[in-house]
Amino acid sequence: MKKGERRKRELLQIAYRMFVSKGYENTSVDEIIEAAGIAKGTYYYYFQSKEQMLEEVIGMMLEVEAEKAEAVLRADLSVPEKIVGIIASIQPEQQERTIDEALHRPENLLMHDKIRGRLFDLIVPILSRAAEDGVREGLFDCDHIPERIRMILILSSDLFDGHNPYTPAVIDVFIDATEKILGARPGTMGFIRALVRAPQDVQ
Amino acid sequence: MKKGERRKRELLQIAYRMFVSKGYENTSVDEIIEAAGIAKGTYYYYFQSKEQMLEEVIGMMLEVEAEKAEAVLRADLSVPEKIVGIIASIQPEQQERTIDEALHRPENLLMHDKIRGRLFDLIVPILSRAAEDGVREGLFDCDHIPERIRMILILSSDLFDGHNPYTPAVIDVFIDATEKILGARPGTMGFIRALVRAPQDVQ
DNA sequence: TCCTTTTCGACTGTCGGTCGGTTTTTATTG
DNA sequence: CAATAAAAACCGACCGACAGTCGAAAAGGA
Repeated sequence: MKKGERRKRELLQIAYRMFVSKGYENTSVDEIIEAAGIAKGTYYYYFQSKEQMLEEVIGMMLEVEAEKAEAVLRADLSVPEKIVGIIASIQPEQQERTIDEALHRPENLLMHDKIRGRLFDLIVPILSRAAEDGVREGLFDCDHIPERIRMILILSSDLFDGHNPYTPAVIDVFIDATEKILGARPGTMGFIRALVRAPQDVQ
Repeated sequence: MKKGERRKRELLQIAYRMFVSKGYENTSVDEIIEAAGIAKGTYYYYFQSKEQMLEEVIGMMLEVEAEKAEAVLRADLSVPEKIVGIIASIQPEQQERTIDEALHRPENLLMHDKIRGRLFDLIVPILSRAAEDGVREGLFDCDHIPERIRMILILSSDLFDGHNPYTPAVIDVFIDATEKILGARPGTMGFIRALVRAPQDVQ
């Protein structure tokens, strides 16, 4: 019962690295089992299919980020600081920049989409709790917070996902839209600029 | 020189029907050539790859919708009517409902994504021109219209794309967000409700 | 006739997934 | 502490489906 768990984790780790570096579609099961030094049968003893393995790899990735985001929520910070922190916590680390890059390659659409969906389900409740604090403090003024948070995330993931460059106008309009969606005073969400600019600068 | 063009169109038509009914990923080149009664080599005489064929099929689909949308723009209608008309014109026809259905199946992510991108590039300028009329009439009050229109389209395509059911709250918030993004008075965009409800009712 | 366009279909390589059987571990007894 | 039965882990040859290739053969026009 112990050995199986370890092996499975090992396989997930190997696959994770390969999916990130070469892309999900471009990584064959044969390559995974060769890297792991196991036979085809063993692979399918642990995973029902390649796609089901992808789900588990994604789950593993998101576990870490969820933990970080919740830690930020619990910390003693202002509402804007929390929002910045939560969003930053789900951004790929410096050394994991390749993940992000890989995800935007067309051959990884499926993986990208799955991660996106699960990341949203994970992060919407957390960000919503921060936003609710914002409403209590009078920073924001709106109802249906989770729905609004989700919309903001949809917009940002589409606008700032790297594969189409965004103009300053897009950033301005996005900040304006964010403030209005949440019922905040103009300028309140200006801190978004720092979040959105950062990845672009590296390039 | 004539025969080739005709054959190519015929193949695109056949593929279009099959992609729509069975999905792009689930339609094999072998099935297409069997339906067309041609050999493998002939297929690859006309198309460099299956994916390149998909591009052409999509192009064919969008030509029709672009024409309809521009006709609405030229028509003598009020700004809200034009917006409704343009959006309606890119919505799948009654008898083509299966397209929409097919597009949302996970196996058609690639096709869905490609259509989405190209549809946006096509429809954003057209809708923007309608919105500019709206600004001139005092109905809307904002700058950077194309960017704002694009954001609204991003939101609607994500929220109302069928695979996740939307609550009344989502519709309310979307309408509210739309009005605020365009700087319209509350209630101005209430007509969206009809557009968004319709597909759901049929089901 | 000669040249171009169009058509053919056998073939290739890769891939995800299956299957029957073998080895290793673990739990259970005498 | 063996002996053994049952369960867990592992193996790799094999399969069918698939996108794409290629050299050669018709068809058509000048």
